Amino acid sequence: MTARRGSGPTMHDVGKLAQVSAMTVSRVLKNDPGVSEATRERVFAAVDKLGYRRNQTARSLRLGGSGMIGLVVTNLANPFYSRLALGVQEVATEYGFRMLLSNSAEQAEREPELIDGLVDHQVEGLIVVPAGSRQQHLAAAMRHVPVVLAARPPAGLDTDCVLVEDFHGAREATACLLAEGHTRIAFLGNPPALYTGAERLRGYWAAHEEVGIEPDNALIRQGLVDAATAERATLELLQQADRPAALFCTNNRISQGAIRALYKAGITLPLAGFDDFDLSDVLGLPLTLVSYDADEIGRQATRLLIDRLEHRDTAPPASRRVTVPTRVIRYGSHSEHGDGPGHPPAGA
Amino acid sequence: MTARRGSGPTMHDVGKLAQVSAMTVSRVLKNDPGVSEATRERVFAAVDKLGYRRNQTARSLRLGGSGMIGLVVTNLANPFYSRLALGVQEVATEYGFRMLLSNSAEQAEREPELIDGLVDHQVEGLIVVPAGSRQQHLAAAMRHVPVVLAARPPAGLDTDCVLVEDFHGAREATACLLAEGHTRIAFLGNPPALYTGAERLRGYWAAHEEVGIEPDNALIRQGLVDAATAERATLELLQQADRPAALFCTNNRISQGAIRALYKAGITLPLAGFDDFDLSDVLGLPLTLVSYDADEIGRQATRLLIDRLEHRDTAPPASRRVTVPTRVIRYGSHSEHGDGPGHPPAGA
DNA sequence: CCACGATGAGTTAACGATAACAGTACGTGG
DNA sequence: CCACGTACTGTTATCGTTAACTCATCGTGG
Repeated sequence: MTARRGSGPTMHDVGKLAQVSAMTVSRVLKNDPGVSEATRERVFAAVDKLGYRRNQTARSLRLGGSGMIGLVVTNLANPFYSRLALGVQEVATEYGFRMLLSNSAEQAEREPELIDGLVDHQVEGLIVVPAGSRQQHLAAAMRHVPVVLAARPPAGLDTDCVLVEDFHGAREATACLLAEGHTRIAFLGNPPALYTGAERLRGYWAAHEEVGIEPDNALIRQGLVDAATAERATLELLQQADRPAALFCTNNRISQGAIRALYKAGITLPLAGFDDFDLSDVLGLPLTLVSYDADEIGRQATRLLIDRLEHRDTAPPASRRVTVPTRVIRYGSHSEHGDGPGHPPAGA
Repeated sequence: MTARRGSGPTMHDVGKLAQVSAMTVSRVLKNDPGVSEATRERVFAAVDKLGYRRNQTARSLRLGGSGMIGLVVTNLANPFYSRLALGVQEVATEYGFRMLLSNSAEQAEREPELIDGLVDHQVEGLIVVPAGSRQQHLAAAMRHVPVVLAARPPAGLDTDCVLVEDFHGAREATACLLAEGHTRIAFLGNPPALYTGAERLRGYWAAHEEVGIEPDNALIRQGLVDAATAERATLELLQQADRPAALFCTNNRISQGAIRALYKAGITLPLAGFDDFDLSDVLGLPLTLVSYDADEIGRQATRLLIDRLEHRDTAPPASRRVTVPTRVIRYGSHSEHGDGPGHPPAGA
């Protein structure tokens, strides 16, 4: 039953069966008005009988435009990026586009070939979460199709992007901890070379300055890349003589590593961090999380992209920068602070 | 800078610049031996200068085979499916295929059009996690390309599939709880119309029979579709006069809902369930989780598919069924059982 | 000195669909 | 009765690439 290479029937085959030319078949399928009802029915019957489907590849070639947009994310296993992908797909579908997805696995060196591959497949536009700080290959891609960056801004590139309120969110969450009287807040961050890492550190720092406190450099750990490295860094901090009174984590994986370290050490500390995550509400820890809608980043990025596609001819407006808002969510009791067994279940 | 519709330079343009025909450009890019070194260099120079990239759409049309495979999942936001997608991508890339991804959002009625769309885009094969029990549309797709099912078996279809050891895993996890002396184990399951729901219930039941216990029907809740419905069902069970002594959940979302209910009720019960999830190890609950490698499902499915693609011509072997093994993981203390505050931190 | 193979490069046609153009058949009004 | 519009359908050429074929040039051996 499985068709062989080069696959199924063509319009010509359908036409032969319906005793018309391929052109008439094309017209029927395009809902062109100038076809008699009798012919139309014969064609549809033939289409059904043969299980015919239009060859989108041939249409793309003839009509220009593949109906596909490319998405490159750094780590699809992270719920953040899978939600972003869903947002992209949602809007893309709405406008009749399909999504070709690549995962760079956070390996910046693989990104250029992924992008070239997508361009080769004639995607009409690209949405990219850039893995590294070098973005020269993106400039190359922009010679072919419009590119929108997500979650990280362009570096030396003139293109649209969608960002989170990194600075503001970090500042606000840190301020919450400071307002509760915690002055020794450790900072657990991803590599500062990444925009989000740098911005969120800036927010952490700004919150301290606003209350006239200078952060202790001994409490700042950067360059953490996953939950495991974050866990190790946290354990080190906890074993220091002058232990931090609270933690600030720049993303969900780092928060999870820190939480694991706290759990293993049998210590409860207030923790603030970027990204909400599953079950954060049932940990019984005093959490202050900067939450935002990852889907929305994908949706906005796709809208920016499609807007450019629909105005290909007109002079492109200046590159735009859209920001997705954050809001702070708090879980667990925030009255107590210091050590002690955690997980006080809320009232039944 | 952004190119207009119909986009970039063609082989003809490259040829003009390099003072050769398009055919020679094609030969150079294909690494055909019969081209002089001088010509080869001129062509490469022209390619670089123009930023030329081969049009994969035109190649697909000419050569047959788009180099793409389609993946349809039910919910990309579930880490299970995003990992599955990563597994697909990994093997697909290895064999030079790209992945066109669609998300059915668990709406079975949308699935046919998603699949048709992928077929239209000339995917060479499909990997599908079917959303519903009706699979007639898959038979239609199989007229065009080979189809491999993932996580759920074919119903009235002759095609390859990759499954998890649903029955075995459920039986084993339930048996763990029973071995500890819990006899009243609640069952919280997804709709029984789904294969996984039915199989896992069967495993739960079989484990009871093996120790000569008949499950109490009053403790069985099926048809749960997400964490919220699972949470409500669990709260109901907990308020029953004859409360369950342990819980069995058929997937990660249901486990999470149940855990949320336990937390809100201030009750700790042993919980068994399918799928491991982030932070399961730090909840301090006695958990018995059936874990397996979702990536591996994707990898195996892709291998089955590509195997068929590479043997398109030869008589297809009978449809194959591959099973991915499960293993039971246990977290938290399993000595105590009954009520009481949870989260006893492990030693530092 | 010429036939012939090797070498390098161009021409033609086709993949499948479709825009643009070109009929053909019919009816209507002058 | 014929010019002309209307309704329907067929032909041709094209999108960008490439398999298969053709063609020109050069060197070599009989």
